[in-house]
Amino acid sequence: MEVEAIEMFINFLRLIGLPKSVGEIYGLLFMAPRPMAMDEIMERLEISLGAASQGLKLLRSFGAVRVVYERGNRRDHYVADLELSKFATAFIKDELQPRTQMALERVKRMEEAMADLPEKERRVLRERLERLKHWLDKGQKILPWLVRFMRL
Amino acid sequence: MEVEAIEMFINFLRLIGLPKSVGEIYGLLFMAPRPMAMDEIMERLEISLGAASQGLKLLRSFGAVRVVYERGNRRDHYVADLELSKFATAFIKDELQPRTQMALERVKRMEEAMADLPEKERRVLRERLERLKHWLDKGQKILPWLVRFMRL
DNA sequence: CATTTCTTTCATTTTTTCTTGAAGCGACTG
DNA sequence: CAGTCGCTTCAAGAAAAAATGAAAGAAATG
Repeated sequence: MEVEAIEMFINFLRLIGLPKSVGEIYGLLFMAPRPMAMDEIMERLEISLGAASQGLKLLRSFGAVRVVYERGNRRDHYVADLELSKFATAFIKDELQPRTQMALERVKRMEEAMADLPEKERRVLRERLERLKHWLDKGQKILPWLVRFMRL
Repeated sequence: MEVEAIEMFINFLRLIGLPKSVGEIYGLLFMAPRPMAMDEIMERLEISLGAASQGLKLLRSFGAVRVVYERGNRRDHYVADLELSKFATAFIKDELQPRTQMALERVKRMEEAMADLPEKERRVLRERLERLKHWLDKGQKILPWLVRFMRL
């Protein structure tokens, strides 16, 4: 049951390059009926202190997990933020967009370097770079739209 | 120049979980003014026979690379298919869609298992599973649309 | 303000993923 | 058809990524 959810999140989050432990933590919190402290999480998942700490840090940075203060308790307690789009948004913002940006710069540089190339090759190459650029532009346009769409 | 393109593709393809060597091969072919044989590719990139063979096989399976026959030459020669959407499409079809499907099945199973749970927990959980399902449905709807969009 | 409690950080170890190259298969060649 | 060539496969090795846990850092407590 809980395991089922955990496996599911491991699977999805792995897809966007997150380690297993992060998927486990989020899955556990997603199913948890009440806030959990780090040591409960460690124990439940049988993961190390370091993995728990780092995983929670990362999830916090996405806004996928929030700290909830429990009075009379020194430990931080965590709850899952149910807005799943946060993962997709973080992926787009942290991975896709920077790479697209960087790729466009590369294309520009390549177009400049193209000058000293035999006419024939240059023609072929120009077409390819155009196509690449076109695709990157398209990507850049659709990404913000996608982000909005996912937030419903 | 060529290196620039290769690095770019390594970067992007790594994002969808493809190994470095695959990015290198595609990048090289993308910039190549004429079809290349496997041994030229190996030599140019300084990769092994195995990596070249496996990488090309994978790229062929995506349709990202095509074999071109050169008469009077026993070797297969490869050219890059410029339709970059093929990577995204393959990623969606091979990774995203199956996982979404599987996740929906998991949710169904979880909903059934929910029956024997204390009332209070059940209420909280039901809401979460609803949300999850909603998100998965949304994903399933947008994916085919995305595939079409990318093909222009 | 010393002590205890909890968290973060990071060098090391473990696990996973990728690459290598030798063995083997089939197809062309002379 | 024997020989060569080109390619695929896969066990072993190398490289990269993730997990561990001890040490150090904050923050609350008494």
